[in-house]
Amino acid sequence: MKLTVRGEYALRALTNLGRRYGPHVVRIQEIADEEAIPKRFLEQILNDLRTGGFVESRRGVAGGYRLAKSPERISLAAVVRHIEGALAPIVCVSENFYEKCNCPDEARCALRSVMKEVRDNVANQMQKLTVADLVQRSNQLQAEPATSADYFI
Amino acid sequence: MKLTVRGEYALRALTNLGRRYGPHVVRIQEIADEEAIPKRFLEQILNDLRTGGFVESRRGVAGGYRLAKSPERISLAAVVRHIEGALAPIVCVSENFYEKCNCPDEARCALRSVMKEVRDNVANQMQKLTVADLVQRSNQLQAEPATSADYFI
DNA sequence: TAAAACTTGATTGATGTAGTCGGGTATAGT
DNA sequence: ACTATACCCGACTACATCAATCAAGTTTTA
Repeated sequence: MKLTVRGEYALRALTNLGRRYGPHVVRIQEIADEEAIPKRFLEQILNDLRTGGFVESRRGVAGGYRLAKSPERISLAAVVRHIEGALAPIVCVSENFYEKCNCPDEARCALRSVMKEVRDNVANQMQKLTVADLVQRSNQLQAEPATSADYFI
Repeated sequence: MKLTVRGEYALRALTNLGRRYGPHVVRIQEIADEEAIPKRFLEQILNDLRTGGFVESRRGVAGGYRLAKSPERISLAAVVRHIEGALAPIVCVSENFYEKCNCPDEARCALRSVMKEVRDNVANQMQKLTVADLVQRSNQLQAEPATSADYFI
């Protein structure tokens, strides 16, 4: 599993929305500023998250985004799958994005067999992790004393 | 961690050499035929594995490649790191290929903190797996009837 | 000495990534 | 109704990586 910048932004945006989870919506510009993400790029990503059912939007002057379900019901596995595709290190061991690989005999491919275990390991871990965990972790890290000179508001 | 075709070929070639581990050397063409890998591409990859210390070569007419150390001393983690780079899903949590990411405060980035755990999980698993495991698994799969792998739970 | 086989560097076509750009459409407030 | 604001949508671009391929070496054995 490789996380591109796109997926990283998606998870950071969801964490941001998770911290403010509630009935109100948040403007793209606001998220973009706080997370240091290019606004037009973030638009694209949030729109993608909307079609995936992770967030919902409201248009017009008082528009913005909010989570479509509670943070603990959004697993990192689901988000990454939607944004990036397969969790598996090779597509031929992917449950959701399987493609045939070019080894002579797939059923007897030792590498495939071993990589399937790595895939299961990662998938299990990512399935258990949710946006709620990211929010909680974020709060913990905020509460801790700042290390050295990197203070910010 | 994402495995490219290059990395897949590297591991398959090492498994092939692991199955015949001994003092003698194996021709590139032979490995290429058995593993269905383009010869010129495999040359490149084996050369790369040589500079990484995983295989050694003998030039000339009776030349070829063999493992530079015993199969159980070659971990998949080391091979993938050499061929593909970072095992980590994001470079900012990589032990060996660290690069700064663009989140506002890295020390307090919740995503980074969580992804570090995913990285450690994958790294530990890959560190324990060796070419010897691939060889053993390969032998097991060869011994089993072909259908058994397909109906595995 | 010739042929086999490894060695090295350059090149290429395809694909993916990280954005940017230019417009569209819905909606709250006046 | 008008308009400013903010989401919506598709096309486009510059750049990097990937999977090879090609050309031209060097080394070694028969």
